[in-house]
Amino acid sequence: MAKRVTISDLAKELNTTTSTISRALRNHPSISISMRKKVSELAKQRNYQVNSMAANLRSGKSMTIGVIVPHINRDFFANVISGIEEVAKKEGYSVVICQTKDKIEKEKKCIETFLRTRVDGVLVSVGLETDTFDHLDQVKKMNVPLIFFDRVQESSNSMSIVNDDVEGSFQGVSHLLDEGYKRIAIFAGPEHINIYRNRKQGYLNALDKRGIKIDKKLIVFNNLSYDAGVESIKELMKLQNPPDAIFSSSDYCAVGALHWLKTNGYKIPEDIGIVGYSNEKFTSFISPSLTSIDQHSLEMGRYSAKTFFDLIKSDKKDIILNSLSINPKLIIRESSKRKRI
Amino acid sequence: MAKRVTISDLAKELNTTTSTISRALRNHPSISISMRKKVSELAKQRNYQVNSMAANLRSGKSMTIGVIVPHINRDFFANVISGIEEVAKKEGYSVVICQTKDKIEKEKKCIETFLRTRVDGVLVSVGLETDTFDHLDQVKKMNVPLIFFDRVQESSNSMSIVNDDVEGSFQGVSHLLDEGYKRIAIFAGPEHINIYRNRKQGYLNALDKRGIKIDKKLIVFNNLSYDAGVESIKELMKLQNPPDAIFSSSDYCAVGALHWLKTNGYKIPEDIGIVGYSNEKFTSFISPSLTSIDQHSLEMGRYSAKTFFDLIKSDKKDIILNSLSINPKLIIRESSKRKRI
DNA sequence: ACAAATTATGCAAACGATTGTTTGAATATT
DNA sequence: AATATTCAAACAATCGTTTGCATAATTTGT
Repeated sequence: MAKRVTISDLAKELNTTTSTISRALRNHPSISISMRKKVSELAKQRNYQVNSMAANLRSGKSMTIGVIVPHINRDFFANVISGIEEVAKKEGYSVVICQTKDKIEKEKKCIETFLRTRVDGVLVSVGLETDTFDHLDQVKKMNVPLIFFDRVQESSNSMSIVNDDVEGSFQGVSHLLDEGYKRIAIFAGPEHINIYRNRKQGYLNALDKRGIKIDKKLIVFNNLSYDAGVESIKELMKLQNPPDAIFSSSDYCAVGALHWLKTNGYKIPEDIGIVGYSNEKFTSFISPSLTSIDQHSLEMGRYSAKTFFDLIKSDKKDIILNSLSINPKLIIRESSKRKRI
Repeated sequence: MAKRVTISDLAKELNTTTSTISRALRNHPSISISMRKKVSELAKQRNYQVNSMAANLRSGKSMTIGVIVPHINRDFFANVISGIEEVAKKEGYSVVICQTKDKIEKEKKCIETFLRTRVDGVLVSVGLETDTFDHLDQVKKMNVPLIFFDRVQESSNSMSIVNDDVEGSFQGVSHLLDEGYKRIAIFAGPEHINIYRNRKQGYLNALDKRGIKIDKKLIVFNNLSYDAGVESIKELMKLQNPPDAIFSSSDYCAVGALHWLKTNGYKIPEDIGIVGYSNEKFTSFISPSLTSIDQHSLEMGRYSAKTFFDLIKSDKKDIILNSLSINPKLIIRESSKRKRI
């Protein structure tokens, strides 16, 4: 392994010390302008690059933030990551990514790694399985800033950047009602995850507001996958009084239902209306295109990162208050646009 | 910032030295079993966690690999990353991700960061803009293993993990011919990117093999975006002798064309057949579902990482030979299944 | 012109591990 | 009993920076 140029190589060559070089490179005011120029020129010439490992060890900061998501390859998370990376890069930070595939074991492993590598902060969206939080408490105990986005640990008093999911599904369901649908079913997710519980709540609220009685048969809990959508719609359509619209807490699950309905002769949106959640990219590609709820994922990522930087720059007094709830946006497409009856 | 427990805290408590602790924790054979047990117990009790910054500085390895992709939120890349992360994690390595959005400037920034943070290796898929390679040469000059995947720098003698894109598009186009399509157009991408050049080549080969004359009007260069697909198909259909099938080097571009065709009254696959490339998730969701070419992205990620680990474990003599070309797989869906004429 | 303030640089101790080289004790060999 | 071999642990240097403090050189104030 070829030796890389170090700060002391440069120091020798300029007949000065490492401290001067170090300061010069970082534009420390106590170094004369002329010296700074000499140093930075030599550095460029010798192709010097700071050894972050050393710098970080000494300064106690890793200039790295760890991000934990269930799935990298979901538009929503990919966009959040994108947003995080964007602002992190601007601040000179790197982003390390860890994927849990919704497994709590993997989530724990991620945390361990992050703690070992001394990331300066952890941004996390917890997995479906996650119903115990020792691993996350660890992070706080170690005094590492912990920020939740989207799927949060509610028992924690950490900051969190979330959508107003109640509002989102309220809008989605209200829209279906506006379009004249009468019996709206919901694909609901695990109750212990805030976002799914909230989405169900929004559904309930919307029906409630119009004085529509809740029919428990129309509330279907599943794991929100494509396959689950297929299975659930099958069951629903067997009811003697089947729904005329589906509000799904996930786009994937919605598409499963949509496909089953199409191949079984139902017309969408004429016979059945569908609204999904998350505004995945494919929602605009499929046919009929799927009405969905956009979560401003990129913004959420940006804001999560921004919150982290605000936090570490602050005097850690005004910690608690800048949690944020972002308003989601209903994107109306074909799957729910029925002519009014 | 609360002080974390260090190796020397443990040493003091056990009346021994840091070297013994360090070795004990790593199960070094020259430490007695009893000692190892004592140490690991205390470590657990005190909740000790190795400070990777220090360990890495001393050992000269960052236990980190840097991955550069154009877009995180493309199924293909997300899956590759997934594969990389999977095997990296198994080897105790972290994955740092950098997104270039196809901009060469961002690509350069990524490389700089990676060099500073002393990643142990760089896995990269170059951006559309990338036509100069100084920044990548830098990596090799610094003796950091560099491995290309999918979009490679061909002038380099670095290892690369790619698809056999010539074969992939050969199959795609041959399939269209088998289905009875006669005038097949291609959406081709930038010629300086290996994959797009190869995909075009496969197209040419397939036509050639059947003795079909190439019509230059049917070869359309664009940036392969959705919008480009819309624009290009518009132009193509204005020809006095328009195509009856499209082979697109990208799924996104294919969908753009597909939508335009649908909304303009063309029947797919009856009037026009379409084949895309990459097997993005949405290809199976859209209607008609899109025939595409699967690139075994997850495998590609795994293999890229595996190649890296093989490399650093070897004596660096058998470096050159394990580049790999993975055979893509044609996934036939509705958009190209025309009844034979 | 002399003490005081300012500016620029050097010194040396960290940061927290890893690792090559002793050392000392215990065990084996002859 | 004297020497050689093993085993386990200690010593000390090192990785490449950053940073508080001391110092030398220069400028300023009066």
